[in-house]
Amino acid sequence: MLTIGKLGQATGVKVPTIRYYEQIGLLPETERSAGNQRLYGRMALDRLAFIRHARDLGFTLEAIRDLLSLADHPDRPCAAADAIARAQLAEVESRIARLMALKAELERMVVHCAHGTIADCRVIEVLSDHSLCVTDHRHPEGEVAP
Amino acid sequence: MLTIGKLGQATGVKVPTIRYYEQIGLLPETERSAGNQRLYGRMALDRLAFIRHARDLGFTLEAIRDLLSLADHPDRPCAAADAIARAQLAEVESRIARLMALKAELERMVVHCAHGTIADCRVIEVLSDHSLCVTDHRHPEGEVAP
DNA sequence: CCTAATCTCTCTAGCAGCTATAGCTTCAAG
DNA sequence: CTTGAAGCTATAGCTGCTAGAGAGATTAGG
Repeated sequence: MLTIGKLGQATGVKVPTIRYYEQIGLLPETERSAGNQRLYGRMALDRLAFIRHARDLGFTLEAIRDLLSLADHPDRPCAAADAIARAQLAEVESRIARLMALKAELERMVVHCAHGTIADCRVIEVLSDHSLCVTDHRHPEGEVAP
Repeated sequence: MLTIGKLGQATGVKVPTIRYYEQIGLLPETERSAGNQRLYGRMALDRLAFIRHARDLGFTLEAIRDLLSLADHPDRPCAAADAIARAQLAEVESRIARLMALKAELERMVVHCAHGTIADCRVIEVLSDHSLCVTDHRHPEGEVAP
């Protein structure tokens, strides 16, 4: 049996985060020691490692909730899991595309900076005037398509 | 003179967001009509367009605050503005690198999905076992290097 | 066995960057 | 003059944590 601290070390998840996951119902409530401290077994470790891994891959907690409930039903078809992963892939691809446009624009900005005064700084100038941009980089980075 | 709604339309910034920017001091308090409604002139429009554009390029509000104060002093050297833009560029580049790794992993997941049941779904399997991954994709996406 | 150091507990509040709601007032068109 | 849209303030909520306070539990050393 692991204490919350050991579990955190084993999975690379911080202790308050584990408690947070329990609070939002992503991890089930676990048994407690005589002194009310959480104790975790192998299943909890696996589940938390799953969550951690999915978070690392950029899945939202909502998506992870769905994936976990799928993982709990091995007999069901995996189409739903596949769909979630595909949606995440699409999301990642669109973020990459957007970030590439930003990168191009930022590179243009810094390359053209003459290192003089603000008055003729390309960085400030471009920010002041969108028409100086060559790429389409509207919509903030974190945004999800509507 | 523009009302807040017209300003929002002109810049593509939502009305509550404009009020929020004023609240956090990114936009100065503006004049009001006899009936206490905000009225904006050309300068406010330019400033908000600047903010919007910088947000689109992924700058944080803190960075934008700095850029705005630089833009307000055209006589100063532009090294600081250049540094902010370069930092943003570096940030964007590292995000792209991370997202590429995620994309590769997600693609492997969905490509190998046999469309059977969850029990042998590659998606669930990979999430359950990090050692099945080929790329290094630790650290969540939004993270800033320490 | 006692103490000190280190966990762990709960609870609350905070971060970015908005967005939404409630309940009101003001304004412009007809 | 009335109606409906647009504006006002204030507060709370969103995601995914993180930090802090103040208390109790556990463990290692003496």
